[in-house]
Amino acid sequence: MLAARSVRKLFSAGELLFSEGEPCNGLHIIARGKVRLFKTSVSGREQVLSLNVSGESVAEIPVFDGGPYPASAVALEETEIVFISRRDFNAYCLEHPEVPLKVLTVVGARLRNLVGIIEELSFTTIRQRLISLLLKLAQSEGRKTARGIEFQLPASHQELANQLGTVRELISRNLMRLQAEGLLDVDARQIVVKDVEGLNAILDTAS
Amino acid sequence: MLAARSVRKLFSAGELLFSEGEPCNGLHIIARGKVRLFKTSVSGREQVLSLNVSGESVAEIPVFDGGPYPASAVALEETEIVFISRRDFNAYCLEHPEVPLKVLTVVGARLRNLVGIIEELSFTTIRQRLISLLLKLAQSEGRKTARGIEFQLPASHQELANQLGTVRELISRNLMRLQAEGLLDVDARQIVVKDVEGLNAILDTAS
DNA sequence: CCAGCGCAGTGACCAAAGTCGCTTCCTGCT
DNA sequence: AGCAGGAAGCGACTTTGGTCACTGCGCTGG
Repeated sequence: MLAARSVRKLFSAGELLFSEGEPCNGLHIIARGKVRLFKTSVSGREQVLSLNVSGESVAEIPVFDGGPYPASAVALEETEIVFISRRDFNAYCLEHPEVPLKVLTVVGARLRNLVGIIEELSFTTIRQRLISLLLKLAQSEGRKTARGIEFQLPASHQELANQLGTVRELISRNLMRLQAEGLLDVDARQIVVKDVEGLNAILDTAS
Repeated sequence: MLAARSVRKLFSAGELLFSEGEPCNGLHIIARGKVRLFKTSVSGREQVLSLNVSGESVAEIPVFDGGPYPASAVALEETEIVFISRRDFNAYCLEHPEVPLKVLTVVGARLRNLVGIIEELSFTTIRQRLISLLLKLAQSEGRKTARGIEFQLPASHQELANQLGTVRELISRNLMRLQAEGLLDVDARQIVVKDVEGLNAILDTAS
C-alpha cells in the first residue's frame, strides 16, 4: 500500500514547501490547504504559475525526470502535505500501470494552464488580463445584488499583480480606470461588477 | 507490435499538421523533418511554443486527456510523421507500464520549456531575449573566426519575432542597436558575435 | 529585362508598462 | 493616545513595445 510509505508534513501560512532549483525527491499531494507555485525574478518580481488546493498534487514533473524543481511553492494558509518518495512512487507506478496514465492527465491540465499563461502574457494587455480575472472571480464567487455582481478580491493588489505578471500600481490604476468608465465599483477590496457586457466587449476588442 | 498499427504521413514545408482547438485522436511522432508548435492571437501575432525535430513527439497531452489541441503545428520542412491512434497507444501503455513513465519525462521536458518561456515573457525585455537567443545560436552553430563567433540566423526576422513573442521591427532595431554598441556585426543574416562577455553582462544586469 | 514579391531598414508616432517618491489609510500593538 | 508597518492611491516621469507608412533591396518567373 502506498499510504504506508507516505509522510505527512504540516506547513503554516507563508511557509515554503520548496524552492526553485532544489533537487526533488518525491511527490507532494495537498491533503488540506492551498499552495501557490511561482517563479521569482532577480529583481524580485514574481509570476504565479498555479494555485493548488486540496486533492491536487504539486511538482509531478521533477519526480519523473529527476531534475530540480522548476519553481518555488509556498503555502497560502495552514496546509497539510502528503509526501511520497520518488522511488516508492515509481515502483508503485510500475505495479499499477493506470496510475501514470492518470498522472498524465493531471500534468496535461497543468500544461494547458501554462500555455494559457503564455497566451495571456504574449497576446494581451494587463487591462485585459485583469478584466478576465475579475470576470472569473465574479463567476465563481460573486453574489448578484441590485447594484451588480459583488465579491471580494481574494488577495492584496500585490498578490494579484504577481498572478498577472505585473506590479501593484498597475492593478490600482486599471481598477480605477474601469471604475471611471462605469464598468465597476471599487471600494477597498469590495468589487461590484456593474457591466459584464461592457467588460466582455473590451476582451473581444482585439486591439 | 505498435508499428503495425501506425500510419505514416508526409507533410511538405509550410503544411499544417493540426490546428489549435481541433479534436485530437492520436500521437504524432516525427520520423524526419522539423515541426513548429505555436499559438496564434486574434490580431495575427504568433508565439512559438516549441520546435521539434526527428525522434520527438508532438501533442502528447491531448492524447491522454482527450481534450483538443492546445496549439497549432506546422511543418518547417519536408516532414514525415508516424501517427498512432489514441486507442492503440493507450492500450499499448497498459501493456507496457514503462512507456507512460517515459512519456512523462518527455512531457516534463516540455513543461520545463514552457515555464522557461513564461519566465522570459514576464521577467525580461525583448533585448535580453534576443541576446540569449543569439548566444544560444552562437554556442550551437557558431564557428570561431578572427572576427568573433560567426553564424547565420536560422530564419527570417519575422520568424525570430514569433519565437520571442514580438514583431519584426523590434528584431531589426535591437540587432542594429547591438551592432551600434559594438557587440555584434550584422550583415544580412550573417551574425558575428564580437563580445560574448558584453552580451552576458547585459543579461546579468537585472534592470 | 523588369514586374512582382518577400524581406529588411527606418523614422515618426503612440500607447502600455514600469519606476519613483510620496501621501494616506487602516490595523494592531504598546 | 501614539506609533509602526502594511496596503493602497496617486502624480510625474522614463522606457519599452508596438504601429504605420514608407523605402530599398534582391530574387524569381514570366
